[in-house]
Amino acid sequence: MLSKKTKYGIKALIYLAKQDRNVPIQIATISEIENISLKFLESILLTLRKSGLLGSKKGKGGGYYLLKDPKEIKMITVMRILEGPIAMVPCVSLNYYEKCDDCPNEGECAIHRLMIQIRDSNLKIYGETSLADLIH
Amino acid sequence: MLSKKTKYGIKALIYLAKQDRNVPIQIATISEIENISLKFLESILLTLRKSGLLGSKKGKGGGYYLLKDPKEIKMITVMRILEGPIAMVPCVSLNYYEKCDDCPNEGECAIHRLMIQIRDSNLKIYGETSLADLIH
DNA sequence: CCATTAGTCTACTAAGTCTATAGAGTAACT
DNA sequence: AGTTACTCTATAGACTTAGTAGACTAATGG
Repeated sequence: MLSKKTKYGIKALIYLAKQDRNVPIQIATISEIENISLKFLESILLTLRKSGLLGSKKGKGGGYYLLKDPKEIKMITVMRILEGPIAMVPCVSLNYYEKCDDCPNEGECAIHRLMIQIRDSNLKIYGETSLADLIH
Repeated sequence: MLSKKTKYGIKALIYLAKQDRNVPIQIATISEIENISLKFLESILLTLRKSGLLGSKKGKGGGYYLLKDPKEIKMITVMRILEGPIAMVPCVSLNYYEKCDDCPNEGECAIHRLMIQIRDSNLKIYGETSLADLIH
């Protein structure tokens, strides 16, 4: 299941992508329009800022804005930041690889092979889809 | 993430698929060989039996056995029983559809469209892979 | 028909994650 | 100086996951 964090994060990114990139948008605005708890959204946008997707400006006229062109922001990046590894099992994760403690031989593990297929197909979709693609 | 329940369940099914279908295998045997907590495996196999994948026999010489040929058991069936819906969002689930409470218009929801793609590609893989395929 | 074997079923608990909230702090603008 | 708006830490309630305990039931063999 997709977490609300990810869902809200993507909605916020889409909202920002529709705006003029030079004008910061306040958290409260996104919160109201997208129907997301203000405080929850705060922490999500902070995560996205720390990951380099968003920039922020404090004080009056402040808010969040995209740092890159929506075409340059791939969903694979967004998913990894918000949802974590794409792989369903740590032993097939490219970025967070971990050996399964219950699996003696990875090369012979049927689940391993199946989950590599799933990972690759999802990786392809998320890698080919940009934020800009989601808007149209 | 794939739950341990699903992982253990698939391992047990694979183990059973390798055996003679007419000879019941005891839970304890699978538990030891596959390194799975006995009581946990008990409940998993019970689920698989209630879903019609496994048959069981009580008493001496009893145990679990596959009801169908491994070629006939598709991973889509197994995943749905053990892991639940394939879809990452209820609003794109074929079997457990639910409207998102925060989404005013499904047709215009970008997340909806993206998640349909993910669902379909996973559906394809799970639907084309049988238990027999996992063994080889 | 009784002892043994092995699956069935209900209940419970510990740990972890998810969602959300509260509140104090900091930077920027007018 | 005052207001606006992001920053950061801490916390709490609900829910899920993984695993445990124990009593019960059905089948088999002697």
